[in-house]
Amino acid sequence: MDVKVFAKLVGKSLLKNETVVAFMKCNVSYSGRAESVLGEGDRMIVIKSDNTVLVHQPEGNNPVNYMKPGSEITFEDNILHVFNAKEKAWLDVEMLEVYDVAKKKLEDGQKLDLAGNEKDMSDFLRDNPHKISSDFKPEKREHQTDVGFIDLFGHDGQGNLVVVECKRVTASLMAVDQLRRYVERVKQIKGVENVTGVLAAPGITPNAKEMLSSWGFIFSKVEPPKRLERWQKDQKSLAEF
Amino acid sequence: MDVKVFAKLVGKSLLKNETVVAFMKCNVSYSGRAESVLGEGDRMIVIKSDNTVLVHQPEGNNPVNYMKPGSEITFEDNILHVFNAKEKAWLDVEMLEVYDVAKKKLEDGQKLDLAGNEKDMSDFLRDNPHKISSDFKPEKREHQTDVGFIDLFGHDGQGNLVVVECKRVTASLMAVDQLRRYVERVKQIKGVENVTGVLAAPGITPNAKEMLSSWGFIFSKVEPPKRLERWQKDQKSLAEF
DNA sequence: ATATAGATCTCGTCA
DNA sequence: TGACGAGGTCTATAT
Repeated sequence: MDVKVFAKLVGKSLLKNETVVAFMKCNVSYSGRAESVLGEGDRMIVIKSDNTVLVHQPEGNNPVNYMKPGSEITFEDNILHVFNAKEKAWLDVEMLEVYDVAKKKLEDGQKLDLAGNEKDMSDFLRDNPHKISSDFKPEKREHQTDVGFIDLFGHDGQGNLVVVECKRVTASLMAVDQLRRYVERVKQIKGVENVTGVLAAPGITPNAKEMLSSWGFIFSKVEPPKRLERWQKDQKSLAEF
Repeated sequence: MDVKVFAKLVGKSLLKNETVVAFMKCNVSYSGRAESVLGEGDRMIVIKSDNTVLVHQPEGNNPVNYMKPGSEITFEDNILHVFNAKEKAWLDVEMLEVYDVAKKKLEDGQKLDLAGNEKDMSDFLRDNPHKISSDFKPEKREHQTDVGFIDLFGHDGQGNLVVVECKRVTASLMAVDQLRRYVERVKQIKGVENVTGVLAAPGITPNAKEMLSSWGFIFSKVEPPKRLERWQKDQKSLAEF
């Protein structure tokens, strides 16, 4: 397809809220929070109806270049200019040959329903405190407070305060850093010393475990729960690997 | 397009290393590290030549669902099954109507050249140590060693060891956590107490600054350098916003 | 394969 | 709007 024809097509499509995808040979350059150049090659360019632009190479999960929603899209000769004032960024696609184009106005009012995130995990632990310890009494599941963004907060049978940090994947050194910071904040704000730190996760790396122990904190092995029960059957068959 | 025709087209395209994109009305379900369902709506489905699968809604930067490279792609009636044994994950796309399809074998041997990342920043500080302090002497830019992944390590005129952590964006509490952990490791391993921690970043959040000070560490305002000098002119015009 | 940390991270949420 | 932390994070690198 002729590049000028493509430019007109994109202009019309954007007015009609269509999403456009094109296969083309191109050079790409970007400047914004960082800078990049990408030499001549074949890519898939996506222009969404919210003026998101994606540049995909033939392999890999992620776009090699992108511009966020709300960008301005213009054409100048064979250059596709994408500009985002808020991000102070621009992307230029030098179009050498447009192979094929497809477009469609997509009607989609649905939102993804996802289960198994960290919130599901701390909800589960609040309702099943024995997973932490036999005498753990949860008090609050909180997000932002003056003591930080603690996942789960409570106390034990001896009156010690307990701070629980949840991770849905193997806990790393950074998770221990985070727990340590929360425990120190609680000690500071509550003016007490007997605060127990608990890291709840399906696993922990060796160095993180060592650091956890050195701070007197406790690891609690907990799997992230899966709320969408209808998938349990399928999960079981997957577990047979 | 008929769904069965689409299935055959995809099968043939994958054999030819083509990338396929389709606009369709569909339901999507996923199970793997988490689980999700997405009700009926119009989406763009991308099947790359490395068997990456992306599901894009008409708005937003990121795919609403995806499967990593190396997945198995099969069809059963009007269901597109994507399965990844390594990830123990599957994705089902119930195809209700295929509106349009485009495909192309993309030839691309190029790699992105990107400037302004954290490595560029620590390289710059090694070559311009006065940006840290007048008497800073860099010794090593190291990645993994026995003292951790320290960005830049050196000493000052008084013989104090200096640990520099670089951040290309505003430094947060987590950056201070990281620096603190590195400084403590250096103290431990070198058996000395006089270790200075420096956080080099274009900015720092108020809480992070307070925590940094409380640990006796120093903030050094440094912008991430832009190595691709050909863009400096454009950067200047962008800076005029 | 695991561990570690960066990323043009993106995204949601809350003060 | 900034701050903070999660993410099906993903990706690169080193062990």
